[in-house]
Amino acid sequence: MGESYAVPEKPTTDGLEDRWLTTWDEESTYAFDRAATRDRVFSIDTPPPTVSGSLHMGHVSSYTHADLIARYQRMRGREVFYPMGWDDNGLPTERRVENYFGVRCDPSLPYDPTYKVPESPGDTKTPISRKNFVELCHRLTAADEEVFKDLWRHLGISIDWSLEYSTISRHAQAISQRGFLEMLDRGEVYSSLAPTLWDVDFRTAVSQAELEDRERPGHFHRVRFQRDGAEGWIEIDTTRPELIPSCVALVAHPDDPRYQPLFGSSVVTPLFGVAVPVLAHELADPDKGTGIAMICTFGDTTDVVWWRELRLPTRTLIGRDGRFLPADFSSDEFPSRSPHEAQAMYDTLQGRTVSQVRTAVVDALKTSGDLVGEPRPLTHPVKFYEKGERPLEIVTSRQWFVKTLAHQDDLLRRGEELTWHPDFMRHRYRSWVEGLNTDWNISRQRYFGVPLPVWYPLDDEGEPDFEHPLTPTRDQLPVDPSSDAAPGYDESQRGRPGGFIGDPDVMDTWATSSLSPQIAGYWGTELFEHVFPMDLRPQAHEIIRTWLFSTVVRSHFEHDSLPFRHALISGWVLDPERKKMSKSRGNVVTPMPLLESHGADALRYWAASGRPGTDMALDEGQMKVGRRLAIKILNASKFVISRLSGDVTPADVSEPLDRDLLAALAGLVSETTGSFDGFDYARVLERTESFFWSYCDNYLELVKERAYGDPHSAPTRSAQATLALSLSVLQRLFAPFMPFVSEEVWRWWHEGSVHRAAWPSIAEFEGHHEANGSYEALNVVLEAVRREKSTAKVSQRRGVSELVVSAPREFLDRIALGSADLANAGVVANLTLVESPTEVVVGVTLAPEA
RNA sequence: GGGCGCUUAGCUCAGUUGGUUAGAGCGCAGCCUUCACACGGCUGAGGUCACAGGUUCGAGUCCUGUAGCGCCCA
Repeated sequence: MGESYAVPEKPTTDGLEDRWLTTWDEESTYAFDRAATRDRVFSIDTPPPTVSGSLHMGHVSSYTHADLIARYQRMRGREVFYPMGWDDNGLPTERRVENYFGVRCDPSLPYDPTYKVPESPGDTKTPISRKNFVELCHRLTAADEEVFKDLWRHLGISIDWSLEYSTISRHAQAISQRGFLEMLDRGEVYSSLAPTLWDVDFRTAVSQAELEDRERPGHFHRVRFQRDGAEGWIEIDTTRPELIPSCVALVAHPDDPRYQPLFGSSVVTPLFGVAVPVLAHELADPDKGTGIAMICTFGDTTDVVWWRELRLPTRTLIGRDGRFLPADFSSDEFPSRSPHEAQAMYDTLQGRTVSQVRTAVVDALKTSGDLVGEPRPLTHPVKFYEKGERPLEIVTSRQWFVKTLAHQDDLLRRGEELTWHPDFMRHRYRSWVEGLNTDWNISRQRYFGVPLPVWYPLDDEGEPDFEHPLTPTRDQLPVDPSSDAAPGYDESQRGRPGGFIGDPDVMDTWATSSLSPQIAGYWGTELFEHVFPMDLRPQAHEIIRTWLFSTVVRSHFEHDSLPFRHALISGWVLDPERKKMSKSRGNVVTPMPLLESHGADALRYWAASGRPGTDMALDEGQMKVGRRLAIKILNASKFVISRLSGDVTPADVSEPLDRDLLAALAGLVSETTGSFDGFDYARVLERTESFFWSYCDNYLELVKERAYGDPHSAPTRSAQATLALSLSVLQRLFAPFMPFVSEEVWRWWHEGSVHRAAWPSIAEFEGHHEANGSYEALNVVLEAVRREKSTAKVSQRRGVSELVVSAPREFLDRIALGSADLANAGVVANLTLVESPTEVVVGVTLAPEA
């Protein structure tokens, strides 16, 4: 029988990847059975990576972790729904296209069907039409997606590629628009003209989830305001003196005795002469500066709260481009006491940037004497768009919001309902939801995204009626309101009084990717019922507040359920010095060269050592260890398989040592199965590897001689049966981690893929296992013999003339169960067992050199 | 300011409900060409488990506090 197996003379890891990738494609090893009902399915809500970002080792680690679970569940007999999506819509793609081709989108330009991109991007960005721009976005993301796909394939990620999707595809757009319309019908989204966080460079609104605080140097300026109708001044501290012309009030804490007498009185703004009231509000911090602050429309989010709660007027000055807008200081909006001076002052500021205006205003305050003392330097947190370079401003604009605030408690409960791996990651979610302070703004004033599927009717004056948006029917989706006419209207009515306009905005990319289960699972078809809610959401921890949160929101609204049962959160990959990898540090390591030099199994081995939620350092040493393990698996498999000479079954296992080895292996199987069920893949690998190494060093050495024996003798049959069963089990335990080498060695003696073989179970041992302690006891003595030979600096093949084991009776009994094997493995001529009440002592007398 | 995680050998990390003398790999040192494996194997040295208290017969493990590092939220 042994001869019939195709074991190569000299096993090698070379070429394994190409061979098995091809075979898996041909055999559709990872194809999902769409007919499988929900109870047989294990579904994975795979993260769609931002394809315009760079590939990094974090991808290798995180996607490997998910794949380990996928492969395990597949071997457990589940139909694994493992799709792959690409997040290609949105700002990252736009920015990459702008830089890559040297263009920018100007929606006012007409489409140029003959447009050709320049050979190399110039210094200034060429304006092109929206349609030309979007075409370039598609072109570049298609190329980027191939690069990502290539990496996943070579890593052995067991995706069913027929389930590939992208977030800008027509399918994803239709799902995304449908999701929006369903929310609109249920009143879960609304549009409103409101102060909104705004990036002046990207010229778009951003949501709370996209904010980040950055410590920035600034100055506290003490500025005096003349009291109105009374003597004296009130001094305030501000980091944003440029906003004095938009000041609408001063505010202090209601309990602050210093300012209580002033509440209800007025002051006049310096330089601009506008009278503003002095008001009380709890959010004013008595310990900050002078304890009284100016409220401007708008300097920060606290200003927005004050403005709303104190019902203050709006004096908007900062435009969408971050420059100061025109203002009329003789108007009701800016009621100056000295309009000519104010206007003269303001005319020097209009059209300039925030930082330019700040400098000019500070100079003017110095001249007028309204700046008290010198500006004091400080470092303070400033809100930025996470991808932005200048501080966010607050701009009043019309936006679409999802009502998250009204459902905060429900969303907190959803977080508790979810099983987190590791559990402590649930805190990230909870603190985020607890800290929500605005509804989720989903509209973006950008181009490469899913259009908001609404139009607005225009009245006789040509003014849009935002309260009564026009919507498409579901079967019309996807629509583009900027080129498709509103239902019931003709394209010629676009922009005309009595006609319509399309909403010009696109959705936030999270508004689409929050529907990844619906997109991948084809919401609305039977497939969706087979895969939803998903079993597993694997993802990185930095997108808990974006992707995970938003997916929970959508599923809660749409399906009144969690979108997935388990969240597997991966940590970061740090550089070998445990520093965070970043482009600015220049320490980013790209995966492909490592994949080529160490091999996929080796990279996966390294990745699998990273426990859920734990950051891990990039460690090429671990990859080399992984490669060595792969080679060991090849050689051990070759040895075992080539010794199998008969049709043995577990019923042939008769020798005590063999029964004990199988008992230990059965323990490994039940332990690793439990660990995998708890998503603790790292422990599975660690235990399996540790067992395997002892198996090679000790068990294979112990039974080597016996396995060579007469194929009809019971001891030999027992050895071969144990070798066959144990190797089969070990190969399958390794399969999720090292899919290439495991497939190679499995196919030497099996038809079909190891990746569709059954995960090992205790039942396979058919009761032919029995813990009797012989394996461990024999290992102790065998190791002592090796130690003696190593210390004596002789070959391990050197004979032992006398081996004396002194030990308690129980230990000697265990040795006796396998003394012949021990003698063979240690090349022992005479073995003597001496009962001794104390510890185990092994006496070795080496034979003379042969 | 609130919260979470981490701190164990030179390095990277295990250590499951508290239980003999704290483990692995890498690296280091020594040895072995051995008929599965030199893209190897064997053997060895190496730790006051961050610090200070406490609970306990017994603490790397539980409790309290401190420090350092990292992160989340405000």
